[in-house]
Amino acid sequence: MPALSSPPSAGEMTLPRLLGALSDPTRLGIVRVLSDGAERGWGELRAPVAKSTLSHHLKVLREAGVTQTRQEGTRCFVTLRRDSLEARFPGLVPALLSAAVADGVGAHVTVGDEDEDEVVG
Amino acid sequence: MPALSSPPSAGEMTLPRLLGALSDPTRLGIVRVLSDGAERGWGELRAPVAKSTLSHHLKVLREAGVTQTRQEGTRCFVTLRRDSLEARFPGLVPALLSAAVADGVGAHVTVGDEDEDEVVG
DNA sequence: CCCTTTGTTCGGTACCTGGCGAACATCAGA
DNA sequence: TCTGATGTTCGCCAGGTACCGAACAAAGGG
Repeated sequence: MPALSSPPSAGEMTLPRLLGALSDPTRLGIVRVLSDGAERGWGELRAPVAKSTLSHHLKVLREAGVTQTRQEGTRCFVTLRRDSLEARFPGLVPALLSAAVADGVGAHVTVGDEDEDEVVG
Repeated sequence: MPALSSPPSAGEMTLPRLLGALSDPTRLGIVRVLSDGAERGWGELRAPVAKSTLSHHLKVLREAGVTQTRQEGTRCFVTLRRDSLEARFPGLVPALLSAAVADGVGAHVTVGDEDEDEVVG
């Protein structure tokens, strides 16, 4: 795939941008999935949107400084940039995550095995 | 002026809505101004936008459950709904406010005396 | 009863956002 | 080298947002 056009760039981490990035339920869900600090494969993410849309969401998160993407061959692996976030906005992301979990926001985003289709039922 | 069309309605307080409301620098500035808990007069708010735009921002904040507006005669007074926010999203708003202050976001919104025009530096 | 004040609403504009499918670029494998 | 897998990018569309000035509604003051 084409090279990632937008490197994370720490200087671009502004509060309005972060909040804008996290004001979408699907993106909040992605952050929830990544919140345990583990690296997740792109194809492992399960969200009820088209591939292009998911790519878009991941780009927004990346450009807001929320996530970091590593490329390995033809695959991508995503991680939450917890340290940078905590350094720049202390306590914000944890509070955000507990609120999201408590409210059930973003629960439609999950992780699944690579070649596994949408779970029905 | 017309009656407030949209009462605060506690059930409408969702996380994405809150984040969307606070993803705008001007609205973050309004929240900063109100963050000391004091009630502020509408006309006391100083923001570099038109009256109609300021009204719009206050409406967004009100509908997101962030603020409360009281009408007294022909004037309005605005307060931050700190308790409801803290109850529903513990620690979130304080973290948000410290981050905003640290980053200087929303500093263009201030309070001034009633009949005082734009302060020109 | 008019007229001012105060904030809301309306109409309009320009831009941004989320959604999709299709096309593309890149890497790995046959 | 051709083929498949993997994400990204490209239109495109529908809807939302920020912004303004102007028109409006409501309450008070002359």
